[in-house]
Amino acid sequence: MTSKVGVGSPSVEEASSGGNIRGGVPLKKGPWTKEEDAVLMDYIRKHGEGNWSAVQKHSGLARCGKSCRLRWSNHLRPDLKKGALTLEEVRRINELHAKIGNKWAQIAAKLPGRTDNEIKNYWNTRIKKQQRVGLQMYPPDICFQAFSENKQNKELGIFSSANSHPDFLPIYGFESPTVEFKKLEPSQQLYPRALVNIAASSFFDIPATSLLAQALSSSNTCSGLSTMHPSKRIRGSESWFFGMTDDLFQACHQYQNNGSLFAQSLGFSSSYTHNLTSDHHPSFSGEIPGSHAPLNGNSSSSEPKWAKKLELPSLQIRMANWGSPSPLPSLESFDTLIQYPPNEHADSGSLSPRNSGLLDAVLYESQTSKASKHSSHQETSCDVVDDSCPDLQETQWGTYSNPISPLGHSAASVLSEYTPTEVHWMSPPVNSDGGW
DNA sequence: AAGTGCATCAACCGCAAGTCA
DNA sequence: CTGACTTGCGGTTGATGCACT
Repeated sequence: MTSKVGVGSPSVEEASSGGNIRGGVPLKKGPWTKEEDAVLMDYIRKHGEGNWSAVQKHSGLARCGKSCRLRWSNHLRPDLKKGALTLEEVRRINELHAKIGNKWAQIAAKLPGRTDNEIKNYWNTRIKKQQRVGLQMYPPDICFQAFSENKQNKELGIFSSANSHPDFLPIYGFESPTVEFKKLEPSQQLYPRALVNIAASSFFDIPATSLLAQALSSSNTCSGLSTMHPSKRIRGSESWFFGMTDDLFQACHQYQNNGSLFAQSLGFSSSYTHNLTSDHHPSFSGEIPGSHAPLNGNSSSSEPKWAKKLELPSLQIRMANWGSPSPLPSLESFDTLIQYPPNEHADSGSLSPRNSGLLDAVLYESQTSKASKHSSHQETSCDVVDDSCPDLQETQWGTYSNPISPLGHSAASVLSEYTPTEVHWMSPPVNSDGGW
């Protein structure tokens, strides 16, 4: 960000006024100038890295050793990798963060050429903002990975840091859709719903260009379930459709010639089918079964407020316009499809477990299930887009009194007891290094 | 075109651990 | 053993640029 560094800018000079005094010379603060960089690089070239207090004393720079070290390690080091994080790096960051938490230096150590500051900034801006809007922090497979490791560690009597990591704890403020768990059949065709889930996923914020390239080349698919409220969608997020990998495109291809099946899989009435295979953005005349929100595409008056902002991110546009003779359903249609109806809980800010991310929904289901073992099994059969089980929601709500996600003691059992079917975590077998 | 809000990132601050005399 | 000093880390802040209205 050298452009931001104004050489000899007044602000920089002013910044020195409050700094420490070095032998009567006030230490400078604020952005580094090119001249300062040159002096520092020259000094390190001659004397090597380290002994930063000596750098301060002997280089002639009016900078504290700390500042010199930071400047060197974050910007001047020759082995630094410039440019945006790659998809692989992002994946690695998520994976490592799921395991060790905010240990930026340790994470950076495993990403050659990247600095802790860079990773920290990345996490704080792109990832945590997703947490703010109610998305889960990690891709599902990484959650699973962390959990399975946790389980293993637990069996070995090792306490994983991921257990207590705050980012695995509940994220309040949004409602997780009700999910149904039953045994997952491997042969089951999961793509359509997964497609919706993927459309709702936004785990990373990656430049659309690299994303697009990765989407074409990746053989792994990541899906998840978004609980992001449409009105709070990240403005201009290019990553919104992250996860649109070739598996997904295959799924689209598989379904694009069978709109009826596709629509059924999505749970829409046939009136929607036509739109799925048309060039145009769909105008809904049907409604989502179980949803009380009518989907009327032509009326702003009938349009729910939460559906107002449905801009198609640039990436979606590009993907939607992918040169296919038989166009896929507009991705905007997926955008629309996954809009959940507004819920009275959504803005309540209540400390509900359902307000958290997917992970917590799983845990919540586990807890409530145990608490209500005698209740009917069908009680839990609410669909992702189905909010028609108010009784269940409310009763389970009451049983969940602990606002802290019980990962430490129940995650393993949760995963052993339940396999999501409605929330299809479509990760194919994770590759050897945990890729997704 | 101007104003406003948001995203990004460099840099600072405080604290803790390590080292050494 | 202790205190001073150094180094490293993580959290936070502030400046800047961009997008949106």
